[in-house]
Amino acid sequence: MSKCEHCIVRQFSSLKALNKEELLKMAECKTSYTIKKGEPIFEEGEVTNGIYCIKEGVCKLSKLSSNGKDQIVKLIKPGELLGQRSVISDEPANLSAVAMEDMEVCFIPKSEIIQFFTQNNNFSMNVMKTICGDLKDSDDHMVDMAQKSVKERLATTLIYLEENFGLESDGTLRVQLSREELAGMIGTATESCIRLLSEFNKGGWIELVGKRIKIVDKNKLRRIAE
Amino acid sequence: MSKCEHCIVRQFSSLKALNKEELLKMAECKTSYTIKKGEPIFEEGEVTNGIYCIKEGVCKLSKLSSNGKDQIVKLIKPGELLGQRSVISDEPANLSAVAMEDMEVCFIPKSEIIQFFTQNNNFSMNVMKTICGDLKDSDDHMVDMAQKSVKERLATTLIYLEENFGLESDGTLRVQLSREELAGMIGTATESCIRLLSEFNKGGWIELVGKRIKIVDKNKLRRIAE
DNA sequence: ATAAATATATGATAATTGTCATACATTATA
DNA sequence: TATAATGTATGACAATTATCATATATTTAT
Repeated sequence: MSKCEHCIVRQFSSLKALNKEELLKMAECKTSYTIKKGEPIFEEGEVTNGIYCIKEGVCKLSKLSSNGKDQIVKLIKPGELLGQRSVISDEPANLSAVAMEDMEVCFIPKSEIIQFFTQNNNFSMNVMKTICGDLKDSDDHMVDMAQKSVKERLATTLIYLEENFGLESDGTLRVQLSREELAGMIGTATESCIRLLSEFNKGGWIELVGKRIKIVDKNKLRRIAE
Repeated sequence: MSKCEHCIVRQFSSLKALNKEELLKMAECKTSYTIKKGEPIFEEGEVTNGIYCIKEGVCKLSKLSSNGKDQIVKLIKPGELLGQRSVISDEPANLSAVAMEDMEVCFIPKSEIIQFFTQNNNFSMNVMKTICGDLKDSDDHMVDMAQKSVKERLATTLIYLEENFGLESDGTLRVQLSREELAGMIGTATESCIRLLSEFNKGGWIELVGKRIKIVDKNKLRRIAE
């Protein structure tokens, strides 16, 4: 059993507020998992009974729409926590979490989290602030979906991916999304997404390296995104 | 100065967790306002320094999109609190709040709220649950905006308005939205909204009574909304 | 009460986006 | 390594939605 004390990603989440004693307690009750690319961590509607701390790998949070398409609500990277809302609301997961790369995650049981909540005010304040940040992001995202064109949303999303998940050594976006997934992020048909990528490519704002994407003219994208 | 103790709307929000003593304290530091239809309670980007408890009247929470249109994110009714996110995140308001009817609201200073937070665990848990509920709503709303057609969104919104804000004695929707505001809720051009209302009217699913709207065939609307 | 301003309604048309078909490339599997 | 399955790409076309023009109704201000 690895020690939470020595885990670096802890510093990036609300868990940074936990003291040595609490970390030892957590190390004892946590479970570590390896999750393969494409596998779910949990699914929409599932009772989760705890939170997940992402140690390695990126995953997508998505929701199945009534039209049968998967809308990707956000991407989660190492250091972030998953499933806090469900624990607090005492409700099943509202979103599915699926690994986009091989992942390492730790599961911390609900009972433990609830204890930290009541014991450690700093921790609960951190969680609250995170959720408030998520709410702001979600509201903003919603406005973009309602008011921006697909082209604007694609440009917005490409910039978001670069700024939040970085680049490979060859300059392409580090997170590897299929065209279908990218379409699921911007909320459009896969073909429309591909067509716009071609258009951006022809215009010279991006470069398509196989299925990878390189941003060539970020300022142009910014202007398209508004 | 009216007594918070005797205020009924308190029962509908996180404030129900406050005890007699806390309510007396709150009554002393709160400020009551009357806000006329069309006037703002606060604007996007404004530092609010407290929360608002809605005693009477409905208001809209909206955000100005980069295309110049106002997207209505949600409607707030008596008993709900406003500005909790900003207080917790210690950030300016992300949304504007504008009265859609004449309103009565009470302002409770941030310092007071923070105190209740640290003193009263039930209260802070209630606030957290409310914000978690808002986050779920916002995520769901976002998926609808991304995946549903304008027609589906209009049907969804009409049902939402009926179920959450009720009807006048003549059977029309109680909240009086202009066509522009309704378009701002569903995220479309005002003309498109009007055109679809006409279509629904001709189809016999709704009836247009002047600028008021009466739902005639809710099941049909439900089927359109999916 | 009347004029001006604003809101609602509808037509005409253009732009955007989705759907279906098909071709080609890449990846997985026998 | 052949074959199937899947992912990417593009054309053709249809459906949806936005924009602009204009008419009419309603509200506001003088």
